[in-house]
Amino acid sequence: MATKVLPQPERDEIRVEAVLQALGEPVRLTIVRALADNPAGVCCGDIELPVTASTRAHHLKTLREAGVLSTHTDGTRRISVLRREDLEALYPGLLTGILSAKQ
Amino acid sequence: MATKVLPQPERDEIRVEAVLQALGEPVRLTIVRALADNPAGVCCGDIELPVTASTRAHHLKTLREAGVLSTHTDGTRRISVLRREDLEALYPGLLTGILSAKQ
DNA sequence: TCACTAGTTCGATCATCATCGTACTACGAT
DNA sequence: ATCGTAGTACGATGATGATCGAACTAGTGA
Repeated sequence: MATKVLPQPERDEIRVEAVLQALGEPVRLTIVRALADNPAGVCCGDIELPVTASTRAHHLKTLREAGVLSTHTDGTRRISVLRREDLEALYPGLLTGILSAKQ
Repeated sequence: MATKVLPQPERDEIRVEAVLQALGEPVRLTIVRALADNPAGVCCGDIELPVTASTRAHHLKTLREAGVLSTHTDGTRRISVLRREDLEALYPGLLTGILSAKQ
């Protein structure tokens, strides 16, 4: 098995500008909403998005490097999970505020 | 006197992507923090920023059009106020979450 | 009226970034 | 081993946007 966690910033390395910039993109916001609905994690490819696989990978990398989500391998699949705890600790209320938007 | 309010979106016209994108820029985040510290409003030019006046005007326009702040005239000055109430109603917790970042 | 100040608008420039196709890696199954 | 699947990395391109200087607008005060 040997699942592996992809490189991501520690909690104290997360910068609020990076988080906001990452969230301020429609496709990425869609991804975050999907992750919020699935606390157990979501396989990247299972989220319906109007972009190609390479663009999807780009957005996931952006979100991961901003500290918004965590990704670990599971065979050939990659499971992404929202870093709720870290974000809530750093910016209490931010995530719930965003998710409460009736889009 | 005849202070005038500059054009801005109504509460129900505010889109979360626009707000996040507006906040995800260092200079604009600095402006928002300054406004948060001064609930009565701040004269645009009184915020220390590492940019020229025209760039400053550009950022203020972006924030205003996103629905983050409101601007009204006061003689030759323009006073900007954070739209706390509207943002709190739309995205409860978002603003406090962002402002609690120890930058 | 005539400056002076505060701020905007416009056009140009340069950087960033969202997007894509292609090539590549890694794992699983046959 | 080989093939198929999931996803990444790379390079290119086009769009967006941050920045500036210069010209403009509007209010204040002499």
